[in-house]
Amino acid sequence: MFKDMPREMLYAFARQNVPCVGFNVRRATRLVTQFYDRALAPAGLRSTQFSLLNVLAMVPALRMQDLADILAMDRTTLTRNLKPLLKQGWVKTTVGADRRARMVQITPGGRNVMHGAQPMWEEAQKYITERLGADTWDGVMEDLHRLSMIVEDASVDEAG
Amino acid sequence: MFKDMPREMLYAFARQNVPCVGFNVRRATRLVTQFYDRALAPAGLRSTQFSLLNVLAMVPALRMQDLADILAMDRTTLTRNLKPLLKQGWVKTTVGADRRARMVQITPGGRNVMHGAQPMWEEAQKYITERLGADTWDGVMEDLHRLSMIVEDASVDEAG
DNA sequence: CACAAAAAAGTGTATATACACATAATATGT
DNA sequence: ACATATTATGTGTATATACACTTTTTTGTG
Repeated sequence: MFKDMPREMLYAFARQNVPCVGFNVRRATRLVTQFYDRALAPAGLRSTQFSLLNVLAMVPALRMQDLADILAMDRTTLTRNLKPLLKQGWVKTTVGADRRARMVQITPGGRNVMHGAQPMWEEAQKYITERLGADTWDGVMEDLHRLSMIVEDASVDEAG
Repeated sequence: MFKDMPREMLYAFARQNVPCVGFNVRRATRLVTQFYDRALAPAGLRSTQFSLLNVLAMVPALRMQDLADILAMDRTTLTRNLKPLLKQGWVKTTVGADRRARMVQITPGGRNVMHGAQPMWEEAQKYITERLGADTWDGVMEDLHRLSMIVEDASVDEAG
């Protein structure tokens, strides 16, 4: 049935028939992540790892939970995501003033590999923004953030 | 440092400092998926599983690769994602006319659990679209698809 | 101060994701 | 028809994701 159907019709099928917000953002994310992962592969980094290093490069040190909040990522997911970076020596953790807390920090080696990946990231980013148009991308960013705030407000509603 | 910082400032921090397309779509997807997962939990379904069943409910049977294309999902990821659904008896696979191919099909039990989850999905979907505004959501859908096509064209460029 | 409540983080388990490699079946060129 | 290339799928491995539960430390209250 779909065997000889051109790619665009598969897109159309999915778009026209699955109106779910979640389905569509997940689908787009899979494609975008694959795209960045391929671009960053020569630098030995995955998309998530590159993002993590970028955030950590902006601050002196962050508590696990604060970093998780910035990333809108479950705390325990962050623990697992840090594992390969710790193994490579690209980040390190130290015990905080509050000895329950662990502070996460980028290492010189982490900055190094991050800078090495920068050109690949820039090329990938440029590829997208050029084709999307700067105005459109600004709009998408804005919309994604509105969407994010809506669903996080929802979880606050539930909890409170 | 971030301990007493209000949530909106964390958003602002991430948004203003991490312009990466991939970072932002992944971040939004985490939040949206968490939202739908919570909504669908009473029905015993995850977001991905609900989407899978929905697509399968629209067609008589699909080859693995065609289904993977519709979902923009790696073929091997689909294999793993089908596993819990097969275990529950919500989908089944049969050998195709081409005996290399496996055809995937939703079962009556699968339709059942899908229909059971429908009200939860509708509520979650409505929560988002109402707050986002129908026009905005249409725009987001459109933009996500443009984004998707851009990055998939890129992978076709590479391969060809 | 003693002790219960709360907070910060890790672990066990299950699903989600994709690449490299392997296997089986079909298509193709001579 | 047969050898070879191609196609469809599965497996091994590694990372990404989050919930339930546990452990350690701090906070709050008498």
